[in-house]
Amino acid sequence: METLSARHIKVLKAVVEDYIHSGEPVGSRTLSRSPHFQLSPATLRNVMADLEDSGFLCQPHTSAGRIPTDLGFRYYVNNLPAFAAVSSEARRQVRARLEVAGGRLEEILHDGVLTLAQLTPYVGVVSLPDFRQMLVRHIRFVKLHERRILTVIVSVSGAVQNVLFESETILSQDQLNHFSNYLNALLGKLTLSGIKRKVLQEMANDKRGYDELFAQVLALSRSFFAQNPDQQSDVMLDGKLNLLEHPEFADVERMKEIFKAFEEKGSILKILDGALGGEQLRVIIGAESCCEEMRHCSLVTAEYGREGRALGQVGVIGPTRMDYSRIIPLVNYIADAMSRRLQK
Amino acid sequence: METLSARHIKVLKAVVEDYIHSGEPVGSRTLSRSPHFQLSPATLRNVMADLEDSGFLCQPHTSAGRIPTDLGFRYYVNNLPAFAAVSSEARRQVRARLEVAGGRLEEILHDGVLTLAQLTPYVGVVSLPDFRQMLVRHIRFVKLHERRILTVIVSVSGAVQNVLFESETILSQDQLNHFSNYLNALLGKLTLSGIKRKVLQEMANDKRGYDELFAQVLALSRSFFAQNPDQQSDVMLDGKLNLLEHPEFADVERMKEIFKAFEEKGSILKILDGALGGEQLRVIIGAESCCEEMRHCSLVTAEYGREGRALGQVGVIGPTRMDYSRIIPLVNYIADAMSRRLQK
DNA sequence: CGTTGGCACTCTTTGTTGTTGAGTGCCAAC
DNA sequence: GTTGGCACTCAACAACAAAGAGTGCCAACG
Repeated sequence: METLSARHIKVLKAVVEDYIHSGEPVGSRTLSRSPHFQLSPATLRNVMADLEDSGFLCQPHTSAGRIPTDLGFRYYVNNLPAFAAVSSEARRQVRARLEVAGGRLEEILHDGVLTLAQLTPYVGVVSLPDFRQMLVRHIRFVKLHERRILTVIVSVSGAVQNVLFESETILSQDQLNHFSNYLNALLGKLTLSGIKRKVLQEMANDKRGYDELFAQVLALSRSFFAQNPDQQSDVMLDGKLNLLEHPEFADVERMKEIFKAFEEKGSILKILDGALGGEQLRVIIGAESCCEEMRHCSLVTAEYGREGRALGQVGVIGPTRMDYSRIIPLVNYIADAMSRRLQK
Repeated sequence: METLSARHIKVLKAVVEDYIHSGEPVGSRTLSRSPHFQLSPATLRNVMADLEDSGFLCQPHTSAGRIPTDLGFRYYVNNLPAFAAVSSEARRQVRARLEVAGGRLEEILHDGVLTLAQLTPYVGVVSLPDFRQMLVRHIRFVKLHERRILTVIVSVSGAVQNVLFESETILSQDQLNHFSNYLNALLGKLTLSGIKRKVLQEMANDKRGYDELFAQVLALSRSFFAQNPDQQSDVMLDGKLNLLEHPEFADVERMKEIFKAFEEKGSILKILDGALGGEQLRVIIGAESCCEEMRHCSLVTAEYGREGRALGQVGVIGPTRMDYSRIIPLVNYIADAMSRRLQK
């Protein structure tokens, strides 16, 4: 990628912005009519041809205008940030939905994607934290029937998880309360996997007297972990229908493709959490996601978290022709609001 | 609707079945080639014209074959049940996924729709029971922080519900255990709404001594019910993508329409639970659902439940051109399997 | 009277063929 | 370096023709 002259950059920017707003390939004539250019179409054609050679623009076919390539959008996003301020309407909605008191983690995340889906014509998306990596605040066992036990796990960030399992022996609710208390005292700030390790370790160290209790705690945790494989980790989507309004998804085949990615979720999760702990805000354009089904989509995501600890990513999925200048600040704003609410 | 001759019925049946399998309008010529008819196209044309007059068939346009109307499908479903046995492959899958031990209600329902989505080219759907109407087996309060309390409610059928709320006063975990025990003893077989009534009533009757406790239980339940409006009741869908494979949804507009209904869920829930407690199995064809967006879809649903008590409906949504003879027994079979699993 | 073949008619589908218009690349001139 | 001119390309659209499937109606047949 050779270095671009100021004029090249100005033209690239104009093409990208025009295309973002019109959705149509933009030609030299349209561009020259813009008050920003005092140049003839012919001159602009030369510049655009250069930009095409460098890989920033392309033509859907000869005799159509140019549209930006992924690379063109990338250059635009990296270098030409004329970010729009978050609109007052958006602020109002965020205030109404996200700047309220507490709630379970899941509710907060849901409010986040919902807000994004309503404020943008794209899909709101959020990755749920991997439960096994979350710090546990509370564990409680509830006896349901005979050996059937319900475990309620609450993370420090307010995620609640219920797991049903069968214990090896029959225990009374009192015994279970006992275990709960024992574990909660032990807890400190541990992840689920940490707890498992700790229980095993305590048992090895400190055999005297507690044998019975330990054996049972161990048996409990064993059946618990056995019946609760790593599943978890998930994404939440909202506003899938928004995408249908965009001309680029009028084609049924393309639509099917992207909806398939939505249904499976796995690939989206991989994209989202792939770079968790990296930069605060990320823009992934088209093929950059390395996900075949998502090659016509862009993602704008930001980390949300609690006490400096990243929990997941929240953002939007839309066509590569996305209104980045508006969306990037908005996603940032909402991620912030979510993190603040999680703090409470 | 005049009465139909045996021949009329035979022709109607043939048209419906051919259309179900081909998806194309069926003409007199195609029909006469079938070994079941020794009649010439002309004769069949006469019969088909009669059926059109009676409203069982219609033509997309002149010079196309006939396709069944909603009424035609209705007659077919009501009177011509050559139900296919549930395939061994289907039985195998149901066994693998649904004839296992226990699980939370939500997991069971999820397994149900998943199985339907995999065994049919349609959308699996299930309505979650209205939590407020469910019999409660267990209530547990967990103190999270200061006045923040997590309530875990388990219904007899294994549904688990978590609600986070702020109590009016600060309570210790011991006090909360106390309340939990008190409520659980009170429980018997009550619904959530029943519990509320009962708490109020007990308080009125039996003031002596318990005043303090009652006041707090009442305050608790008041904040609980205040912060937990009737929301609940929901539907779960799986296999939406299956629909995209059907030619009738190749049109983007039509697709948008039906996906909109899926996203909102409310209308689907209304259709599903509208007739809860009616017949065991229901077939709703096209416009019969009285839901504008669903007029090109049919539903086949069956009740699932526990101990004779209907909890909700499970079934599939597909185009009106649905393979009823295979789907009806399958939905029945799966509803049964779910109910059996719930019993355990 | 039910059944059948014949026939004219309708209407979708498909393919062909211009025509239009937007946009390009290149070149010579300013 | 910039510009106007010009020939060229190509998608989109419309008009038209031909093919094919299917119909309704009618007269004739057993």
